[in-house]
Amino acid sequence: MANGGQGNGKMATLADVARLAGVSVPTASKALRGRGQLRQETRDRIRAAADQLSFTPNPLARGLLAARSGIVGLVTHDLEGRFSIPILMGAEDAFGLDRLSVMLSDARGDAIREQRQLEALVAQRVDGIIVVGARSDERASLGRSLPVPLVYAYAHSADPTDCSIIPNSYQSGRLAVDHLIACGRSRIGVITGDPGYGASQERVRGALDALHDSGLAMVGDQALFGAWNQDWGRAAAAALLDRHPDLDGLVCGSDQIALGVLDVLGERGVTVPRDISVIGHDNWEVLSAFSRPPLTSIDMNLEELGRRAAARLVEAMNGTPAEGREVIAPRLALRKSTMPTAV
Amino acid sequence: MANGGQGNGKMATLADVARLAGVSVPTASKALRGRGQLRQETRDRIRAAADQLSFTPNPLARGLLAARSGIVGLVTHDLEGRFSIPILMGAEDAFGLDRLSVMLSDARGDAIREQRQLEALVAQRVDGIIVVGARSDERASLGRSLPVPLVYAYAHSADPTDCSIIPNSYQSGRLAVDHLIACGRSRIGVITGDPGYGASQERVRGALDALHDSGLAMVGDQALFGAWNQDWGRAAAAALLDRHPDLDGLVCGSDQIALGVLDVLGERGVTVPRDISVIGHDNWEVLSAFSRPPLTSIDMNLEELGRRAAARLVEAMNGTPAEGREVIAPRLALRKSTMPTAV
DNA sequence: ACACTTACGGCAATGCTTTGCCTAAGACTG
DNA sequence: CAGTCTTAGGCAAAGCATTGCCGTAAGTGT
Repeated sequence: MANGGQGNGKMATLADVARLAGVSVPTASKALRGRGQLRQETRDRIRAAADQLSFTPNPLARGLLAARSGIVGLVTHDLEGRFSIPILMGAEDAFGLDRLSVMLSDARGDAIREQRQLEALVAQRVDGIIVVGARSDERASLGRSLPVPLVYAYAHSADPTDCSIIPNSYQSGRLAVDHLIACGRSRIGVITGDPGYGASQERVRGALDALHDSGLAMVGDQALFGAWNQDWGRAAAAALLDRHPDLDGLVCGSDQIALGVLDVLGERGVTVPRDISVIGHDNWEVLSAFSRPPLTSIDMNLEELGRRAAARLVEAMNGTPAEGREVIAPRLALRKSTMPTAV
Repeated sequence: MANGGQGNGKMATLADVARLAGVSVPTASKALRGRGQLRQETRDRIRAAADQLSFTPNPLARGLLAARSGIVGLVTHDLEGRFSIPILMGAEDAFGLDRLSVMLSDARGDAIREQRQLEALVAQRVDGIIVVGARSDERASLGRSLPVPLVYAYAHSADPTDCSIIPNSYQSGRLAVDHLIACGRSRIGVITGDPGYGASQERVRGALDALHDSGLAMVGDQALFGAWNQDWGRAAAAALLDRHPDLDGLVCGSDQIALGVLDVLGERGVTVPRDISVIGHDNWEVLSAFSRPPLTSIDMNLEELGRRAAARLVEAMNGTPAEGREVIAPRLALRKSTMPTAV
């Protein structure tokens, strides 16, 4: 009744296994854990008994003794958005290797809620926590008051002695521009999102440096900042094209912006990629893979970021915490929107 | 060292509280849990000691005794996709009310992986499990062999005695058509996705019924099945318009399809919503809110679905399991693409 | 045949909280 | 003043797995 009418009742305990195998409880434990001095025959018998009862050690009891729960907490701020998910998947993947379970909670961008979630996780005796930021930007440090190690992902802590894993936005900007140049473009403009985001500033900086290194100037001299969505992409593209009809390459701060840009180019009879190469950021497949033409995009490698954050947290949990920021290199997701020689 | 150099060492135990308050451990427990016969003054003193040490009971010890971990498992199949996330958020929300923690694992659509994840969750002694399907369709039952209650969300179990919470696809189809009719449309076509999805069939059935109830026929006599993406939306819209230029309303099986449809309509100089009202499904904001014009869409109320699934699971965990399928009513997310009278 | 070594496996304790039962002290009544 | 009732709080056990230590039986050597 207590289990809701489902299932086959209580789970087997080590005592059940020991009884079935005709040994004491500690002996059974040793057999299954490969410790102690036991005859092979005894080990096999206990092993068989455990299998027969499909015994799995109770992690509560084990955790109680080891003072480790085997659970890590993951606090996210942007579950609805596109960034948390790949990070989360990468992290879950990596934790799986260490047989750690992931406890998820979403703070919805609210600092109070975050505090509560953290307390709840600590109360649950998680062994470590990853905090995934809503945006790739600096955030306040949570300090050293928590009794477990902490790794910041996507958003980095303001305290440089905290451990943060972040995307390399500067490199993203460079990569985008270098790719356009490699495609034979030389009159390159940049349309990006909210100037209040560190990511947009960094990407623009990277783009400018890449242009400079190739002896080029940015068309319009500066990037157009606005919002992260299609509407701004349309507006900015229209404005930029009006002033610079000779544009032949466009870096967009997000795939959403790029989609708006493609709309306007299509309307004006500018063929992509023949006349202009367009590259987006984020590589959000549902947008980039099905636009017309499919959109080349910079992928932040968020899954790798999540994996790395998990790896760093595991290290910290094992007593060797890392300090400082680690950046994850972006990668190019090549599609048709940038390849002038493509069909 | 064991905690990675962070934090302030070990957490307080009940023994610490008891010592500080000058009572025995069981007395401290009773005071904090409101049990037993204690003087008010004693209670207060223990409470104060607990606060001072910021004591929280160790859930491992508590769970060991109660044979309840306070953790529920959530197995998902489509974390990358758009459907799991709102369900997950709704569920997490609802579980929070019962002070249950959510342990997440993603099976990536792989049955073997799913089996492993379930075993891992059971090994973790979760008190219940929600399985979120990748598509709103029937799936094989996992049977009654698990020792904890199970609720299926989004995809329903083939076994009608399992508990499943699913979106009402039939109602979605009806709602879409009824809305178009309410907007004064009468020559309505349907473009939807993969015919192998139960959801597309159900929605079409609902649409047909709604048309029939209003004495209308579907333009083209039958829905166009294809894929869930923009490409198919473009192709199908072109074909449908060629054959039926008098079309004045279009139900799309997904927002992605609708976006492709809007592309073609724009190209052909058909103005939305003046000439044709277009309605999508899924209400995926990043697509629907920023299309031109913004897209009216049917929202499956997935967050509510998640909440409901969580509520059912909690009931089952408390000994009153629900049986059968429960459907969640969809809701209209009204935007400009359907309102002929709008600016 | 006796002493000694080795191998095997059991005992007890630990980790933390909760609950049922019991006792000691204080209050009240005859 | 003695005896009973009440009240406050302590004791012990349970829940499960793990580990160090110890005892015992078998086996070996002289």
